[in-house]
Amino acid sequence: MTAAPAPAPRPWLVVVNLPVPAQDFSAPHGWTGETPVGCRVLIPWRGELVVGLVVGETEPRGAYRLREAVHVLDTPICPWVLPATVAGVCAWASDAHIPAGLIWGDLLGVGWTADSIHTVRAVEGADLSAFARKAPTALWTDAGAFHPALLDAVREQGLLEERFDPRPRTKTVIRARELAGVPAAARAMTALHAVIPAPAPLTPRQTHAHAWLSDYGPHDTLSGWAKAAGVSGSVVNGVLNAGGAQYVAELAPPPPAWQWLNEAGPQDTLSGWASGASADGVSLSPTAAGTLLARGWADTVQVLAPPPALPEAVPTEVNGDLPDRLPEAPLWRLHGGRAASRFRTLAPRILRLLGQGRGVLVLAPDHATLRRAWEGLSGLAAHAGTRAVQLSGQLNDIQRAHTWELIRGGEARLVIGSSHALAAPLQDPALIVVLEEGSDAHKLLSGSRAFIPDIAARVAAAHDIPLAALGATPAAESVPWPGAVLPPPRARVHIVDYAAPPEQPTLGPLSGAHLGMGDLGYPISHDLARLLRQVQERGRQAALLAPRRGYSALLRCPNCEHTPQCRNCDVPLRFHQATRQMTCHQCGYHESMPDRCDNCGEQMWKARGPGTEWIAQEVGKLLPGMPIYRMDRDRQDPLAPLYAGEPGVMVGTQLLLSHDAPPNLALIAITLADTWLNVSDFRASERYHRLLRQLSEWHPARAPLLVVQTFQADHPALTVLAAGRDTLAYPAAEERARKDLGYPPHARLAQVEITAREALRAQTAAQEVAEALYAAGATAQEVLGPAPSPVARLRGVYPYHLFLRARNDARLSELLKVLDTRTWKARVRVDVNPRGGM
DNA sequence: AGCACGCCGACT
DNA sequence: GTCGGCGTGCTC
Repeated sequence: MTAAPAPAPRPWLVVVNLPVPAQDFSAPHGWTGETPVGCRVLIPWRGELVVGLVVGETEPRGAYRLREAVHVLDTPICPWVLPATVAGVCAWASDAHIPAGLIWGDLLGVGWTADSIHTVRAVEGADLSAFARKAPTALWTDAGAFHPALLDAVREQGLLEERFDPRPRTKTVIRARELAGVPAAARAMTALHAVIPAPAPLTPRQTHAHAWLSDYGPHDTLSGWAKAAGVSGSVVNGVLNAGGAQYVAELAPPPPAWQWLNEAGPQDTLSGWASGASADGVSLSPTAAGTLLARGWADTVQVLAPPPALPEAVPTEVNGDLPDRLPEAPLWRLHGGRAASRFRTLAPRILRLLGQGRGVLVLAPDHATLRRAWEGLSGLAAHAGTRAVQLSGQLNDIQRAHTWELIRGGEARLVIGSSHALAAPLQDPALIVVLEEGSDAHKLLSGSRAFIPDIAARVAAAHDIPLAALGATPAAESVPWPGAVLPPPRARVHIVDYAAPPEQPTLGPLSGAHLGMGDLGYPISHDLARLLRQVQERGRQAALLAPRRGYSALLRCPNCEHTPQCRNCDVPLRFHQATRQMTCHQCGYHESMPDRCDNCGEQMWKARGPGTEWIAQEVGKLLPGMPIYRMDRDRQDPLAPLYAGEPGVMVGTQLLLSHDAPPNLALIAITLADTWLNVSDFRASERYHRLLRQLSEWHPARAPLLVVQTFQADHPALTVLAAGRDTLAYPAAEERARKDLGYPPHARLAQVEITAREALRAQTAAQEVAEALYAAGATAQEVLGPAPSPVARLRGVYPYHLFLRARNDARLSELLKVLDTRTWKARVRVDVNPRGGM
């Protein structure tokens, strides 16, 4: 009878926090179980131990001798990331041809360092002294005592035994010592005591001093005694010499600072002790506290650190009978209304799922949306007997790690967060909600360039749970999903049409167009100026949205039309009046404002394209005495007076929307809407419409008048709002238009970016990539370009762009595979589902 | 990402 | 001669 040959153990696929694909490792020595997908492991990496995440297993490869994983940090019963989440994220990474480590580095903000006590010893009978003078012996020793490269060499020989024990989370505090424990030296003091009777006769003054000491003593110094007794120093000296007083060693009473510490309890720092004591009237400097510590009045001890403070849930009233009218489908949506009404509509569904003991994940694109979601939803958890946690970059490492453990342990089942929350190990998840699914802020700008809703959809599918989109207005991509729609908030819109001829009869057929915006008032139209004056007269508040920060989009020579350009990028430099600087908003390059035109020597400049500085200046001229608050990347004025209800005008960029609307807001104006439309991007009008909807729901109760100054007054993204059409009117039309144009959701796009320091090299490589794609069967419909990027030179490099347009994810993945077939002579990067700039 | 390696032009 | 810029390859 022959035993079936044991199948060769399958190597594990492990990702590290580096932009490289998953690597193969064999299981740790003696590992018997299944591959622990979703668990963290310690692996040898370039001579050191690093943390990796097990994402799967692979085929054994013959020739290559794999390194063994050293230690598994989590148990498969309680993994760091749920295996289904691992599967969903890896499926996205594989289709997008993004190295797995890149996306995991973006999604896991916590857990990449192992906090263990690492001890090592030589395996029994091994003599490691040949490796190095200082090598592990048969005794367990802290691994820090040896060079990592030495340990790695010994480990590779299989001669090292290692132990990893969890390190208790402690902190050091300063604690008052028990009086009995204070060293005698610290308490030793000598005091002058009267000797009674005096052994020798004393002079009258000496007798007086002696009597004083016996009545009011003891005293610690001679001079102090003399002063207190009202005699000169020589008198008390005489008493001492005559034997009428003597120094006696005794225990000093504990100093007041010790008493304070004993009563107030342990302190984190010396200065904390000093300031705490001083606040209670016990004078103590940090140096003096240090001296007391050194003398032994206090000692430092390790105590278990308390859990870090986490954001507190906002209590919510719950109407238990509220019906759940939301769809039951793998993908569904809820749009319209205001943020608060959307969350109220969603509440019954969340309560039901939490009530079943399951988990819900809510993903927000930005801080402002996260804050509103926290206010609207976090209170639900308490009604379902669980806890809500926030998980975003705003938390520090300790808070994030603690939050992760609360989720992993099943204590928190409602998670509201950013991209850092997507892989959170919610036990038994039931629903993923993506807020404002069309927001560009879901796009990670670095690393993987992932669009979070795309990965969220993959993760939801892997868990076989629904994905819901929730926002002011749907993205064209989610229009076809089954959904619920709330009526949009009332929008009062006044459009200033810069393209229309003036209402008054004009002199000739050309003059209307010619006069145009000059006649209507620019950059603040006469209509807007009149409304702003009303706001000031009535003591109300207004917000003006300018298209850019700084003073102007560019400076132009009135004589030769020359415009100062960035040295690194092919864009005009923005003018900032406050600093008199010319700044590139692409790369940050800046120089001082030139005195004269480089080209013709002209000394005057003409500013074009108003920014926040310019608009703020115009408002200042228009409304003398009205407070103006600026809000952009360059300057954020404190808004407290506005929130207290005082009159004022906010002037800012889109950054305005990340703050709450002030209470008396009566007017919102977009000074030039066309900036949102004059972008060569098929999503520009959707973005513009979303901005308008977000502005009209910005104030939680009121409907401030929305003034839009534009050359495209009849753009449907705007007119549907003015006409009071329903939430879906514009997005549905946009979705139909996308179908005709072959854009998402009716196609999947990827941008291939090819960059090199020399334009020619980038261009040649781009051409080669395109040819390789055609050779692999791509059609002219599927490959667009290559073309130089819209900004032909960026930060000194020349990007070339190639667009891939495929009918679905599978075909896109097929096309992207071609990029891996060989290496290119320039840097090639893929951006799946690109946003902004096409 | 980092980091080592190797190639080529600019200098003591 | 070698110093240092920069492109290329590698991490199991």
